[in-house]
Amino acid sequence: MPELPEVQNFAQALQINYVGQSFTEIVFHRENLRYPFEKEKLKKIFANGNVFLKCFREGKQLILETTGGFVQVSLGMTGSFKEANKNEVEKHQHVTLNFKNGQSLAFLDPRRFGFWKVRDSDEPKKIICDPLNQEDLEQLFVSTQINQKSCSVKDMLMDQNLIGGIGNIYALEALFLAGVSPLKNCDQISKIKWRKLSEQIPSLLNKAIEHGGSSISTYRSLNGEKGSFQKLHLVYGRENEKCLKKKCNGVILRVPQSGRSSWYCPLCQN
DNA sequence: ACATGAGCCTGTGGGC
DNA sequence: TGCCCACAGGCTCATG
Repeated sequence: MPELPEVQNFAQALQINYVGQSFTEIVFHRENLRYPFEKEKLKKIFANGNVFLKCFREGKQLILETTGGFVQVSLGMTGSFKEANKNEVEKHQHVTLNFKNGQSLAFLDPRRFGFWKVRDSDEPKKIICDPLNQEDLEQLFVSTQINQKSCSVKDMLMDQNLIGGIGNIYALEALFLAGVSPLKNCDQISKIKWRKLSEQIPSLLNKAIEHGGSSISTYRSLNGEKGSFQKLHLVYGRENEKCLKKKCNGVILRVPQSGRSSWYCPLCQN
């Protein structure tokens, strides 16, 4: 559920509210999330006196930089940050970061699909296309690596090795806006449609960021607010409802695709 | 080399 | 009202 807009919102919120502060300690409330915590390494990164230098997004990952090193936080499906309540540890609160100024930041993740991974600062970053950058997308989509690919356009959009940050919801919304069927193979898509996709993706994601992200059920921003973008979904989750494109009489279909659901209008997406 | 599918998890909601 | 089960989907690894 956290896709690029949700992760972006957390990165901004942490940057504004916590960067510049000194840590006192990191506290673990269990031994693992998706993987066991690298406790000793993490304790060094968030050791007493270390300073929170920076927080930014890389694809769907959050990168936390302190004077002690780098940590990659993956939110998985249900990961989130919020100001911790000093008097109690919440049910799904797995990590707490304490600060010298008395602030306290909790990491929650009910389904525990997320993970914290220590990253060496000199580790080369994977080169991925930024979906907020229209020129990046245009370049990617004209490459033979993409437009001669035999997989579906939806699977391609969600491939994190190619584009960093698009998941099921925004892939389907972008395909709807561009009038492209999610089932279509990459090698069957016209130049005009590629162009439309590269235009729609950044504008869609920026709009979602402005609205605080999508919320299927449990997404909350740092201050506990639900995002409102889910109200603006045009196809996602709208099985059997009318297509919202003007002059289109189609009805939204749901089909299984690569182990998850795809929604699309069979009339205006082709 | 690539593509596909299982598995990890729990909260939610529809159906009976 | 309450129980059951399908489903949600990011990411990695095993298999075809």
